[in-house]
Amino acid sequence: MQIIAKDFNLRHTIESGQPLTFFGDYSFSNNKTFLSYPVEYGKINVFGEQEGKDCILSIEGENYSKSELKKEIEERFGLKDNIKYIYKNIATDRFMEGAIKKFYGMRVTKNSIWETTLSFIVSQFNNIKRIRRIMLCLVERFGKGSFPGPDAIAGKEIAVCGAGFRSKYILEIAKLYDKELFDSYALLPYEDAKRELMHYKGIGDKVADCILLMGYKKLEAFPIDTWVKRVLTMEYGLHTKSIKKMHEFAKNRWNGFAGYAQQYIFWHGRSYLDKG
DNA sequence: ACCCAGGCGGGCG
DNA sequence: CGCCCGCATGGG
Repeated sequence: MQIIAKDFNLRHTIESGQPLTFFGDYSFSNNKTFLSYPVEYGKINVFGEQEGKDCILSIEGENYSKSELKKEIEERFGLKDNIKYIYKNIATDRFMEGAIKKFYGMRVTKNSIWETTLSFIVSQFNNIKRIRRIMLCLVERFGKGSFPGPDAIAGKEIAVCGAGFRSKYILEIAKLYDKELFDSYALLPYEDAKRELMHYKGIGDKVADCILLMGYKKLEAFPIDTWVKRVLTMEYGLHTKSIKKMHEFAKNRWNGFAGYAQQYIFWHGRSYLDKG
């Protein structure tokens, strides 16, 4: 099946440190991108051919009807997000304009709530390469090629995947995870959903915001990590160590699209403050 | 050898 | 509330 996705860049989207980068297989060459990611039953393969601002997607997925597959892709990659409207609302300074120009078409993805929860518990105090290695191990060892559900992980000997101190958080959330309950958080306002998530060990302020942004697709969520802190200080002149003040700043400046702003701050800031 | 990583929990003042 | 520390392990 084919979809022509306007103002969408598959490569930027999957390279930008979002869950698909953690557990999907991908490769790039020139303007072509390939991605294969595990779903509950089997895999979905996506071929993307970039033509300027647009991307021609060819998609394969066993056990999916054509309409189901289309819906999965549109939701997973945020193709229904009104990206031009979002850009218009957040591109109010040079830094953000530059970030959008450089990574035009990068979307905030929406992965399953469980995938996102597990991914970002693994992400804490960690680096992207190792996050990926750990996630791939969990998928291979416990998911048999598909993404492992909570039951496939709970009570298992997961130390082999090298998650270190995060293993105890993984095992606990796998044991406690109640799909209906977590699904119901989607109905709560952002602040309330965040408070609920933070009751679980291993989910703090930043991980909760990541889950809310990339699992629940609550676009007002603003995950604050080391890179975001650096950019807020160096580019936005916000000299504070208070996470609370940073959230207030983001809310006032980007309002309901702080999550999109954050994804561009994170990825652009990381690539140019770091060196690459 | 050394420092850092898309932080968090727990303890303290 | 703010601050400080330890944390498992691998990448650079």
